[in-house]
Amino acid sequence: MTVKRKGPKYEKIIDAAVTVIAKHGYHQSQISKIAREAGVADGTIYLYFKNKEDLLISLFREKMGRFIDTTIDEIEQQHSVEDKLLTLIEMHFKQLSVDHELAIVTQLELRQTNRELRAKIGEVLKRYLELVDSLIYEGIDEKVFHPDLDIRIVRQMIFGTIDETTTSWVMNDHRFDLTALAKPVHDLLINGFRYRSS
Amino acid sequence: MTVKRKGPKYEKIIDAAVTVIAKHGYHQSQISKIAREAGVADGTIYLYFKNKEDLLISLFREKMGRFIDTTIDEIEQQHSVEDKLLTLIEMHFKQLSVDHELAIVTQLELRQTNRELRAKIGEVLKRYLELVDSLIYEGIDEKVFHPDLDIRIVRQMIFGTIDETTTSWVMNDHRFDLTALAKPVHDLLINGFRYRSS
Amino acid sequence: MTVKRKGPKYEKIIDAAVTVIAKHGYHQSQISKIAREAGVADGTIYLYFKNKEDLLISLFREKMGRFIDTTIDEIEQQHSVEDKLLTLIEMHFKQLSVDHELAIVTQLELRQTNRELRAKIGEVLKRYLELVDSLIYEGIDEKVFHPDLDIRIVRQMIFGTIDETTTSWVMNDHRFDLTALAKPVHDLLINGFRYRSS
Amino acid sequence: MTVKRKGPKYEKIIDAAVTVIAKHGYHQSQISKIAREAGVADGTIYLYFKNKEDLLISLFREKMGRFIDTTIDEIEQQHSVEDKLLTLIEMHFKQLSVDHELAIVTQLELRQTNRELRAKIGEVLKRYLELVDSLIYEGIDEKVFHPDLDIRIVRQMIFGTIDETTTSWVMNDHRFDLTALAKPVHDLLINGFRYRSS
DNA sequence: TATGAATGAGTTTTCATTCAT
DNA sequence: CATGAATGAAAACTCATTCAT
Repeated sequence: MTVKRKGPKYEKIIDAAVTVIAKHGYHQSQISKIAREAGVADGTIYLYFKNKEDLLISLFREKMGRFIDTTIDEIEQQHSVEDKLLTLIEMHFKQLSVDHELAIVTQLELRQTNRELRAKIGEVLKRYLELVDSLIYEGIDEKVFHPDLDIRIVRQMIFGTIDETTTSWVMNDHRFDLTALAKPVHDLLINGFRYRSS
Repeated sequence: MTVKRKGPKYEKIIDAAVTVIAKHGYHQSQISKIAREAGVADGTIYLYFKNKEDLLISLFREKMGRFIDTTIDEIEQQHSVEDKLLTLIEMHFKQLSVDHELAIVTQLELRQTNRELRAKIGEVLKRYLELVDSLIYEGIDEKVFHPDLDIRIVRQMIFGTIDETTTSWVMNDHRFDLTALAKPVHDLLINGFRYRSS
Repeated sequence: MTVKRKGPKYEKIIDAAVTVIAKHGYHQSQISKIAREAGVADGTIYLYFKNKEDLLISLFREKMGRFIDTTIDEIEQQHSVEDKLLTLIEMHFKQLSVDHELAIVTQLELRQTNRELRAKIGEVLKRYLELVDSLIYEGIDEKVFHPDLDIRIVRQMIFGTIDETTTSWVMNDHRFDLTALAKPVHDLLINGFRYRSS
Repeated sequence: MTVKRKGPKYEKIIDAAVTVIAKHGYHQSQISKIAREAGVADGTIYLYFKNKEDLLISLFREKMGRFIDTTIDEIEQQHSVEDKLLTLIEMHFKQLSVDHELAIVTQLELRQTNRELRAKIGEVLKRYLELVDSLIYEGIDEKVFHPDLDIRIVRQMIFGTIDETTTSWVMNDHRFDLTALAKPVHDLLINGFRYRSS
């Protein structure tokens, strides 16, 4: 009835799910395939997760939770808001760069889920977007960012750009160096692409 | 064996698909439901489309083709590259604003499809991204945009921002005025969000 | 969504279900087995029945409906209430005697279903029990049956006796002649088993 | 390998099974649920019972054995065969009246089992039916019952009537007083429902 | 051209039972 | 004696596609 959310198998199953989904695609990732990859029986998955959807949400929550925690840790070590934003972008690119499987899963496969599941994924993302918002507020307070900014739009520009760039990297089979794009992306976001001759 | 890509039923089926998918969601849009909405028999759909995937791609191609054509027409009436970019954004927002069903389908539902289908959708989008690219080149040529820009990144920033904003509007049940965001988005893209006191 | 309740396959599937259930038992009567027996595909069953439970209820309703109709027709040709009761018992025994498969299904297998399904079966049986009741009332009116009878108890005695006898016959692999028991059962119900010497 | 059929946990598990089955129904009475109700581990049940079927049969055997023993004890204190039959009916109704859970289990839930299990239940019932038979023989010997009775039919009438009445009482949520029906049922069985004016 | 009845492959989840501790 | 984590077999149902009419 209730499920265990701890133990070595819990982690093992989530990692197996990432591997299988990255390799075979979301719609070809049957429970039995994930179980085989994890080295457990099909039924064992249901000792740790309520159902398949619960496994997918847990996957996203675990991975994204750690993702955000690490990002926050790094940002706190920066002083200027510009450096903080740069760190956010760098961490985003870096963390997905070192885990191609996870990148495939979050950028492509997990978006194929139904509205309901994506709504729950959206809740997890909320914390990340709030982090972005806090940076924007800080930039405005410190008079680094324009005081009249529409927070929502800025947030969508930052997230939309980072996300689109990452997806593009994944769809190009991780062929180029994603982390190298952090600086130019950061510069473009802050300064726009207008040519200022002076 | 081969299918007809013309005739009044061809259009009727595509429009029925948009309506059904917008209303019931991608995974609840069975061929039989679309056929009923279109007022034809299930089998008739296969006279006009090779299979379900072909119907979805055709849907996207037809709708997006018109979308891009109209956008290009409007852009050509502008002279400065800044106005052209503003027109691109305005047209994007405007065309989805007037067709809520289409917006739901392109922003949410059609993204739940498998990798293969999305690759084909990507091909259709290519023309749009090339249009964006041409604007960037033009801006650089005219010394309005910075000469050292990484075209790819700028393209992703423009498209990512527009797309994220539109998706956000759809997920908020079209509650706010999307077209009103064209100007601030345009301004942010070109000038960034840095505060220039002078 | 909605199902067809007519056509030759409708009957064929119901008869196949009776055969399969009688032969393999309720819990070994998978849809695929019934479909094979009926000479149709698994999916075809779902064109005629909402789900497996609906098939079982329909089976009982069709068979029992005909059973009751025939019984009523015969009873109406009798004049005295005693003959009517005898006819009821005779028809009950006769109709199950000629259809061993149906007898197995109604007496043994269909009783293994869950409470919900049996509640619906109970509704079908209601008509039969009301028929029994009407005979009791008639007997009392005509002063053939005792005026102080508790209708409910008498009904349970009649039905319980007939049902228990039939079940016993089925569990004995239909070895004895069930129809021959109609008269003695009828006599016992009406006169009891007291010895009246005079 | 072999199981223990004694000890406090043996009783506790059987009682837990009765409670769980009465409350949740046969098909929702998993071993784990029964174990929890009994306050033991799932595996412990297999120290006392060979398997789930063995538990159910043991349940029926224990409860029915006591039921029959008590009934025989009471009957032996009666002298006339009519009083003995009345006592049989009274004891049947009384013992199930005071244990609603057991009544639900024996009248409704345990009948949902497969043919095999019910065959074994039938064996347990045999002793009860033999008791009924002995009363019938006694009645005939003492010239209280008719000498030409077909024992088997009479037995089925007695048991069928009692059983049908009890089931009806359970399905009516024990709303009426079952024990009050012993006398009228007894009277009807012996005298039938014919009206004898004199 | 158009129909729509028929097909049948494919997957999540439950739960009795085991056995290492 | 007792535990409870792990096992893995088994089945109802959906729906894209076909094809005889």
